[in-house]
Amino acid sequence: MSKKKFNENTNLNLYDVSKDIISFWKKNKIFEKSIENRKDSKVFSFYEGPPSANGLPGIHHVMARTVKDVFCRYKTIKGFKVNRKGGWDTHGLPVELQVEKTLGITKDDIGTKISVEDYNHQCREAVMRYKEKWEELTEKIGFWLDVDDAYITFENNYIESVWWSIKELYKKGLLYKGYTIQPYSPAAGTGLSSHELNMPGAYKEIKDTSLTAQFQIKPNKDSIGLFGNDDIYILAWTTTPWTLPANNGLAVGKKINYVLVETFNKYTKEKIKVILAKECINKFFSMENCVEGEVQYIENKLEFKIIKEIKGSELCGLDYHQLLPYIKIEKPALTIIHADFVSTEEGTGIVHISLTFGSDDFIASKKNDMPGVFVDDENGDQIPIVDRNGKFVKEIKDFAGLEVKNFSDKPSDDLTTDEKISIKLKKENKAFDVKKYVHSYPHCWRTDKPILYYPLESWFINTTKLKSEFISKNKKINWQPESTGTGRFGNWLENLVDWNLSRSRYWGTPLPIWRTENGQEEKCIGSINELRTEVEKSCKAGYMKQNLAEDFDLHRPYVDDIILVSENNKPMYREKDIIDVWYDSGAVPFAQYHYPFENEDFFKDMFPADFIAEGVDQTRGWFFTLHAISIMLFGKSSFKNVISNGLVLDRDGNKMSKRLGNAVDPFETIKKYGPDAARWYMMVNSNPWDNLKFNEDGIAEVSRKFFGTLLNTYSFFALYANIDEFTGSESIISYSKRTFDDRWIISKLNSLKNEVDNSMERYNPTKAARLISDFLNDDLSNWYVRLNRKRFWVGDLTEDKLMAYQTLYECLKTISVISSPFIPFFSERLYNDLCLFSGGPESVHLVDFPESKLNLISEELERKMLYAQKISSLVHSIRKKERLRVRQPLSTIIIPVDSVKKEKEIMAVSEIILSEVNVKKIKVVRDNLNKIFVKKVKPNFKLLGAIHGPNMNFVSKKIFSMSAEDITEIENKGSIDITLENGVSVNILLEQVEITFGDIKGKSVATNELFTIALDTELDEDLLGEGVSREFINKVQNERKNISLDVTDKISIYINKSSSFIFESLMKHKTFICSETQALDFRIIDDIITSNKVEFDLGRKMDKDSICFKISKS
RNA sequence: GGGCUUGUAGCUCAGGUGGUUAGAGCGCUACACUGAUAAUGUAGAGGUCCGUGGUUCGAGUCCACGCAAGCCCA
Repeated sequence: MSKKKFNENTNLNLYDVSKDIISFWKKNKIFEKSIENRKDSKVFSFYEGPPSANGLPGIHHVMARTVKDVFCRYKTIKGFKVNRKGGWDTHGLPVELQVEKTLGITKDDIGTKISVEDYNHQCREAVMRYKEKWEELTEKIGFWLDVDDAYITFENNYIESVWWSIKELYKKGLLYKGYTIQPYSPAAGTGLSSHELNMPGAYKEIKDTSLTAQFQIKPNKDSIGLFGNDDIYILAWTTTPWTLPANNGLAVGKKINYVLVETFNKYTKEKIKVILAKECINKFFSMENCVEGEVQYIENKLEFKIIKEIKGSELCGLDYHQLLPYIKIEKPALTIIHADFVSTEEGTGIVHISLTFGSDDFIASKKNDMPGVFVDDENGDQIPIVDRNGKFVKEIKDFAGLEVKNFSDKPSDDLTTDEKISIKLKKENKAFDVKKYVHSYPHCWRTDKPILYYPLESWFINTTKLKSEFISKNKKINWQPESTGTGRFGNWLENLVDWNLSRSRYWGTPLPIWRTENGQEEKCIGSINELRTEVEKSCKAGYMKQNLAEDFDLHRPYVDDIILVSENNKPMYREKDIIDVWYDSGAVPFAQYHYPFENEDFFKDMFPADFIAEGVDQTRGWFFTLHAISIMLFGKSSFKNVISNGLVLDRDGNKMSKRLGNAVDPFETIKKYGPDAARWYMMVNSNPWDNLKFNEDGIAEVSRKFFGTLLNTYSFFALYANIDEFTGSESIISYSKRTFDDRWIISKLNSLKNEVDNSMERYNPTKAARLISDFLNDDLSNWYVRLNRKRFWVGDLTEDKLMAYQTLYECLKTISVISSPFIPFFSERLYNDLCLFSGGPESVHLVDFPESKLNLISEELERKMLYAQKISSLVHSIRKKERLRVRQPLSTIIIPVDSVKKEKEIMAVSEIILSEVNVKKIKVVRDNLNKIFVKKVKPNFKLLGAIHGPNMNFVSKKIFSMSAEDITEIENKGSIDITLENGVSVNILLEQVEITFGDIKGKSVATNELFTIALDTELDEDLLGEGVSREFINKVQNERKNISLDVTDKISIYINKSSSFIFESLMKHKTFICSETQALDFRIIDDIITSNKVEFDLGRKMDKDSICFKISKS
């Protein structure tokens, strides 16, 4: 026999454990083996959503990375090969802003104070600043990820794959150059980003001219049906009258109520009929001027009459005459449409739409296919009616050349453009109301001049074309939680607009499109080789001096210097934009492997991903771009299962931020509690998709509750296994030979394996973790071990003892494996400690997930044990009420039952109950119960409610008040007739009620949802005597401990001779006492003078008494 | 402003298809146990199930409107 021993070190420092295990993994290349060992297995494909290393990782990254790791580890032990390539997201605005802040520059300084080259160099450095910290966290929390071979989005290989994909989309005709409405500063001649608009001071209070215009409805069948043949004007309000020449539609709300009103135009004094929202009447009229009869024109008093009400939905589809017909516009422009953003809070409840000058307007127009108002420029390109200097084009004859707002510093005491337009409309009976209006309006932070919302050229992906495919393919994705897929993501897809790819920035993947100056010829480049070939041609044409260097950087400014040559020998320049950084990350499925230039087979194995996980804030970010790009390129989404995890908030539910000082440092947390405790807490506390209120106390709690118990249970095992030299490699005793308790816990264990597996398959880690925790605490530790303690320490290694060891050993080993995805370090330690003598894989992460043996699961066994637990609990409860300590044996438990089956099942566990609660026998009774129990009856609401409906109240009242005789009658006859308070007579069947036992006679009765029991609390001398002996044993055991005896030491017991009841009792139970206390002899002497005086309180029958004893090691 | 999620005991969370005493763990209090002992058992206190209306014989659960918190998008 080996001298080796199970590890008995019970020091629970999970951080130290993790450090040991990390070096064990490294030394033995366990991570590598976990993949290599599965070389020929089916692939479980996982994509890492790349973080950006320009900031430090936070505690929420522990959450996100744990979710990923749990499933990768689980799938590994389920027999899959799980490659996990790491990655870094490196481009984008946050990086640029950080660099600008560090250098103290603005975007304007790029190209002047700092070269684009230097700037991009700075970005490249900044974005990897905290790479080491990230790698450290990844290792410390046990997230197995291949960081050495991580993909980096700024590398040429990655960019080349992205370029390839863009060219694919280009070839499919999904790429186009178009307009989008963006904040634009005519004074500065540049577009502004939304973050520039959010700079302090950008919004200013200004006074503008607001105008309510009258749009005349074009009569057609529908309008005549609604209004007859009269001239009808629809009123729309705007704070930007200069946009009216570009009006291309009017929007109403479908559900809003509108009214047709007869009144006068106060400027022309003409009688008119107008439409506006009912709720907006009081903005234009005083209710006292509402008349029933004919409206009269009275100076300074605008009379009106409501003719009829119309729903917004009825107005949709009507046409109207162009208000300022400078430029012809095609149908279906100049139509009334529905738009969600219409409200009645301001204006008339009808919104003037101008595709070219409003973002909402643009989207609403596109949705309804309404063309906008454009003119042709000298190149024949379409441009809006206001030029880039903010001036009207020549086609707007009356106002040509006027600035639509004051963008230059010229002092102007003249009328504003808005006022000039208002005057024209007033004269033409087209203005219903003109007012001054104060509102807050964004200004350019550099020039202090107002901005316009203006169409700027951008490159788009025509995602709306594939909208229905995006939607149908989303339905096949398993979203966890489901609501993110149907709700947030589903709605997003329903309201999809084309994807604006362009960003006018510097640090990003350049758009690989070159154009001739007139825009008539263009080339999209899909690879570095293609670019070289094109440059070669350009060299021949004389536009380039030499071809690209071997290590040519695909970023700006270098790509901007490349001039290509067109088919017609014209020079072509790159479109200056870089692409949306979200495209980079959406390209992960292929770009991480440099597909299609390399790794074609590998890519095919790994596409689509079986599993991804990321924060719910990525819904419109990564989740969308992954979905969209893959569908456009490959016709299917790139992920099958996805967990969108929630946020990590502070303990009070506030967002964590550095500013508030409530951010939690993940490194400190790990050091304090260990990575396993942090991981376990995050998984077990709440579903990953719910927000987590992070509270350190919670980690401390799981440390105690879960890890403490697990370690305790293990060290209990180790202590005795070492004494008995149990190794775990003994030949297995068949389950059929095992004790009831053994078979029960084995049944529970197999149920557990099954349920954990099911929960994990359904991507429900919290459910799985809670199942493991409940099994460990309730079933294994608090019941099996507690009840079977003695088997481990009594006598030699008998078969019974061996069975106990084997049972407990199997439970612990199984827990180590099934919990290993969650707590990779502690489970590794536990597994390796348990496998000290037996063979098997060198790491728990190389073991297969144990299969549930269904033939070992017995519902009957589990039910019986449940009975034992419930009945024991009731007896304890009565003992507590009656102040009867467990050491005092009692005679009888009386349990009423309603079936033979139940009786048998209770009796099958009677031994367990009796020893657990120290009672002599169980009496199951089926008749003549009324002496002890009172029967109670309760209606079955579900059954009776369905039959009696509104009478249910009467029925239930009557049933609750049934007498004992009534209950007997229904039991005997199977039904009873009752008369309700309202006189109706009904027949109640036995199966429509539940008969239970109430606890009336005496207080030594207790009841729960399964049983009602009574306890005979009478004590005779035998019982008392045994109680005395047990009390004595207890005192001896305490004394053994006091004098620090070892658990295996044998003793002698000495007591004073006396003639008391106590002495008699001890003598009677001498043998029992000796065996319980490992005493070799029990001697009676006369002269013990020690402090070991035992006082016995014998309760009602005897007076207090005492006896002196001592023990010695023999 | 729009979409989505969450709201149950002091704290963290369970509560298929509506059914009458709303549960667990932690914490707290009391008692017990003492060969797992920095462990364990039993019991007790503790609830306006976010609010208001509605549907229904019956609502924590279904519907509507709100409130609060959070995320995403304008």
